[in-house]
Amino acid sequence: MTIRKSTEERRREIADAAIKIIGERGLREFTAAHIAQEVGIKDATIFHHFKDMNEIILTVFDRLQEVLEAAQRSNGDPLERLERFVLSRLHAVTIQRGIQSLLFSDQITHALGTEGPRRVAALRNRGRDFVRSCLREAAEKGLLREDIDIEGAVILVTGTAMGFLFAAKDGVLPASADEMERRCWQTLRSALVRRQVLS
Amino acid sequence: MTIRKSTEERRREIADAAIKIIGERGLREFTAAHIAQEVGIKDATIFHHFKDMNEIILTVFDRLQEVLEAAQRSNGDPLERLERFVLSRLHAVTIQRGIQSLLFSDQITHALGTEGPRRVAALRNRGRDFVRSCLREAAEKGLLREDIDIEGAVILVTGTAMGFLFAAKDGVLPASADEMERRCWQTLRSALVRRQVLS
Amino acid sequence: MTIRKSTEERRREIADAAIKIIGERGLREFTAAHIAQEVGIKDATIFHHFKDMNEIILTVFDRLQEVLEAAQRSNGDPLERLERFVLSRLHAVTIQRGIQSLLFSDQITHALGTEGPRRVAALRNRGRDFVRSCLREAAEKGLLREDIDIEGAVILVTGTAMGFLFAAKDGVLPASADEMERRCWQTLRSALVRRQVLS
Amino acid sequence: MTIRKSTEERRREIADAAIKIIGERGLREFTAAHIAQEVGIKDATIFHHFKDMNEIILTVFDRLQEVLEAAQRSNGDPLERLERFVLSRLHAVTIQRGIQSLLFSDQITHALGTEGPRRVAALRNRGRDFVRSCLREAAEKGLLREDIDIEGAVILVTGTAMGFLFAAKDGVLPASADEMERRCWQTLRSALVRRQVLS
DNA sequence: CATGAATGAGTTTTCATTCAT
DNA sequence: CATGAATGAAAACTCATTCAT
Repeated sequence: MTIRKSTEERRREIADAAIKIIGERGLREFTAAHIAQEVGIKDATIFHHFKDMNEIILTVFDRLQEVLEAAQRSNGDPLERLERFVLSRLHAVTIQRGIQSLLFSDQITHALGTEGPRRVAALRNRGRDFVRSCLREAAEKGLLREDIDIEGAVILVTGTAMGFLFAAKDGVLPASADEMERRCWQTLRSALVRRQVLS
Repeated sequence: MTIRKSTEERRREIADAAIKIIGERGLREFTAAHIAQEVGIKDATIFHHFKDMNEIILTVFDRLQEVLEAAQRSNGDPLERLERFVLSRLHAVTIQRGIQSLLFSDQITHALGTEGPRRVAALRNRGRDFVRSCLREAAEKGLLREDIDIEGAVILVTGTAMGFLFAAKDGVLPASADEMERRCWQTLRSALVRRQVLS
Repeated sequence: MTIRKSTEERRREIADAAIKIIGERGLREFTAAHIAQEVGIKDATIFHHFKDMNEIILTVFDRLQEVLEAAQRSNGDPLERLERFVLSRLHAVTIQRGIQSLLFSDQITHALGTEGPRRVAALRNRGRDFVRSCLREAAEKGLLREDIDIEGAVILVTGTAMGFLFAAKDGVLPASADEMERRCWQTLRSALVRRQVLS
Repeated sequence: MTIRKSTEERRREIADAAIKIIGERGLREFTAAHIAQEVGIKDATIFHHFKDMNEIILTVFDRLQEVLEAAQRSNGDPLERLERFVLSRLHAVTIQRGIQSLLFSDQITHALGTEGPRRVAALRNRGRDFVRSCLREAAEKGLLREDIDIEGAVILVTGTAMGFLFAAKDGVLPASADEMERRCWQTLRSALVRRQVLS
């Protein structure tokens, strides 16, 4: 009955299972036994592929970072980049949504000692940096309203992304995801950009 | 060496310690042993004051609810109520900040099972409801820009509050808390309200 | 709300509660907390009246001994004494039945170390001695059948008493207790005594 | 130092140790730690082989049932079957004696709740049923004295078996086990069967 | 006499991890 | 590569018992 797979394949399966469990069932079920069950292998096998549980978490972080970077690697008009950033938070398919919610799970990270919290904070900061640079560029290009305070706007934008994610998680989006994406971004956009630009 | 205190006092101490630990060190350290150490008593004593760990969590939830409700019980101009709501997320003193971050810890499940996440989600929803009603009232009074989409704005406002909280948590506020409060609220406000109202 | 009673009264209440609990709910519930609850006092109060749990057990043993001795203190015709001995096992009212079943709860006693088992065994032996002496006397008086082996008969009689007790406990007496007493003793009696004596 | 054995072997060892401990040292010592020590493994290993303590108890019950059923599965002359039933109570080797004494330990409740006592009572009843059917058959065949009351005799026989067991346990058999078996059964037999049959 | 507070020593279990197969 | 067996360490309770009030 034993199915043998290459290490790479197994590592991916295990990391996926870990993400799924943390996302859906919470940290308390992030255990070797649960992950193994999800993958369909035995606990001991996990440690054949990962040194220890921390290595799994670290791998999950790497994955999170990839996902986030993809959303931030877009190019083009700064406002379009912002748009893509905000929408990526909602657009994400299940596993991506799960992984993104890790951004606000400072809890996981504590298993790693102080390094964990630092790493999630760093990831959040990369988001802020990205937003800040988009906004700066937009401001320089005269796209934003003059009275906009960049730092305040950074919080506004990143926060809106968070608000999105949690509203979706809580299942309280008052319309279809697509529809809400549009309305929400519209609100955010019209809040920041020059009137005439909107036309 | 044994210091004897009244049950009420101890219960408060224990709940405070629990909040502090969850906030600062994560759910993984939310254990009887850690809490006891924080309070300066022995593990067994905890169970003299609380039936089990769940009772502690429930108590913490009650406390969270109180804090949130206080922030939402304000009256007056809808915009002022919104302002107080947003600012309360940052203004909070250490223990309140710690407790508020629980709002985004869906992990608190423990033996509460699905009850835990459901309860946090419910608390988040109360926040959304509060914001929505403020916005509606403001809209009716003609205080908001006409093109504002209420549902989008709800996400904007609640999200901004989250953005605030996490920025503060991550220690990346680019100015003093007071200063940032002001700038951030200003941005949010000017994003939503009628131009002429601003003058 | 605190009701104060004399030590003697409380000791009796506590011992009664202990017997009741062991009899009805088993050793696993023979704890200070359960006993206290049964009596309607707090745990700590128990240790105001008894040095420790062992003292309670010892007291219970004393009580058991009293009950047993009463059944063995009867006088008269040896066969009548035997009859009373056997019947006492069934006749006992609730509390006595409960206490008698302790005779076969070697389990309690282990809390006392080796002394416990020795004590119950001793109590059982007193029963055997009593039966043996009755039988000897009956034999000397020519009341028993000649082929009766006294030692075998001792086991027969004491065993029947046990059989009685457990049948009653299991609620499988096929007739009223009184009726069964009679039939059972009749059987035992006719098994041991001379034919002509029966007439 | 670690000795590795197959699960089946370990399960047997653990169950045996459990029986031995309950039999010799009482329920109070029926703990994972004690059992593990007896087997020569660590506590945690027990839970590798048994889900929880209840599973151990249930296994012990199964074992008890097997032993009892073996003693009741004999065939042949009803009186011979009765003889084997009674003697099995004494003949048993250490572990069997230990297990049989569980029959009179209503204490085994643990988390089994009411289930435990009910199960022991059921086992006792099976014994009674067996004896009753032997006696009925013997009566129909005209082997018993006419004045024998079957229900009374059931108690007599099952009781004698109990008497046997406890006398052996208490170490007060006045002769060798074999010798006492013979004498005791003789007494019981002559008490029940027709005179002429004895010849 | 009665009790609330406190605790040391268990007790059952869970979990990550190691190792032999 | 995969897994069953084994375990140390921790976690959540429980319990008898002590002490101050």
